[in-house]
Amino acid sequence: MLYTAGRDITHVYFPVSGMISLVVKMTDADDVEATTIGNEGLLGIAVILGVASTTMEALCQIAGRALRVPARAILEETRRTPRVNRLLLRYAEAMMVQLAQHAACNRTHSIEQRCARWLLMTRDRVASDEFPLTQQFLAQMLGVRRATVTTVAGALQKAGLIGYSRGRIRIVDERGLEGVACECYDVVRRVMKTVTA
Amino acid sequence: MLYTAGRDITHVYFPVSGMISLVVKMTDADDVEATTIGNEGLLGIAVILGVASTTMEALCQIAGRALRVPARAILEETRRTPRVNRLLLRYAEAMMVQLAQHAACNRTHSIEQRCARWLLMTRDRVASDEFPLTQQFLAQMLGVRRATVTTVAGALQKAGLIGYSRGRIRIVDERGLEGVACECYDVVRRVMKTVTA
DNA sequence: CCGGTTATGTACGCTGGCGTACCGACCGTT
DNA sequence: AACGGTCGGTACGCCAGCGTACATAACCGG
Repeated sequence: MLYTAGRDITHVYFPVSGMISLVVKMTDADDVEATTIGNEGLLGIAVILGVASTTMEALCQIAGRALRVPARAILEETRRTPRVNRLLLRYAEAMMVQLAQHAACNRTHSIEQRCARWLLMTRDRVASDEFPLTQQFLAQMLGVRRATVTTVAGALQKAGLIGYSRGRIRIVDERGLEGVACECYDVVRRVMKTVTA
Repeated sequence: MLYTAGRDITHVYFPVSGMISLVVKMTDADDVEATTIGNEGLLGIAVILGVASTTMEALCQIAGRALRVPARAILEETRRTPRVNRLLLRYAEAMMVQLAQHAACNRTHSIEQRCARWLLMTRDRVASDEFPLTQQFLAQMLGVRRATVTTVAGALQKAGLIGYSRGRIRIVDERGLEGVACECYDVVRRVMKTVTA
């Protein structure tokens, strides 16, 4: 747990490996993942936008290393180096697109599509075909029942796209999985590329 | 239609009245509204973040007046006036929270809840209890069938919360409607207040 | 007043995902 | 070797919302 909703942001994090989830707390339902952050971005963009506190929760979903920078330091750096400032602002815009896509995705795509998408994005971020992930966890991220994940994951496994075993998942056929995933995977990936370009 | 996906942004818009929808284009499904913009904000925040082109479509949903400012002019203004810059960046952050909330909302809340929320938000933005809105339109915004809207709207009308007649809707019992709406209404409203504060 | 057009109401069968529950498999511990 | 804990598989009834289709009602121009 990196950020708790409502607290001040003391540090921003630049993930090197692993993955962070941004989670919206709901009082009348289970929490929902709003987006994920990997080595392409940073956690704590609000600081750069001049907002000191978080509205969402941030969880370290898949363990990894990250550069932890004091909020004050990054702010000074943006003031000092226009290039850094521009880059971070561009990232903020990309984040908005990503969030919007996620909203649309949640409205229209099936669990199977979203599940495939999530796995692919995670794969890209941890830069490995295999990573630790229980179905319970995945269910929370997708905002569905654990049983539903079991069914969907079972189907993907039967189709030879992924492998599963007690908290470890392995992506076997990336291309095949891309076929199952919704377009949102490509959309988000492309947007993120324009930031680093 | 104010922005078309992929085009360059020539002007930003500060709505005075009326309402603008940000819409995510989907190739494999109907388009989905990602968020709405009213007099509390502006359309074209990407410009301030240093991105010249749009990823989403922007539609004028409910007719109204807006200040139309050339992209170059607003950029110069942010450079010249730090206060303006800070304000706009804070708005960008609020927008992100709003988008995230929308994503979560789409995942968890019922049509009835989201419908009530949408009506309330629109009411706030047009600053009037009555405004033009066909069920067809509302259905597109919520990303559901027109028939579903009819059912839900019928229920709300029967409960004495709203009034309907051929493309005009009237909010009768605001409080009651708030009771039906999901928490997202309050969350977003509160976040937007922190921007102007 | 008529006919076309737009907006709303309603019906019916279908299905994806839900809530809940139970069971078996595997795993580290004692 | 038995045991409690975690993880995954499966079942069953349920319901919100879907796709489709058709019917009514209000409005508008001629």
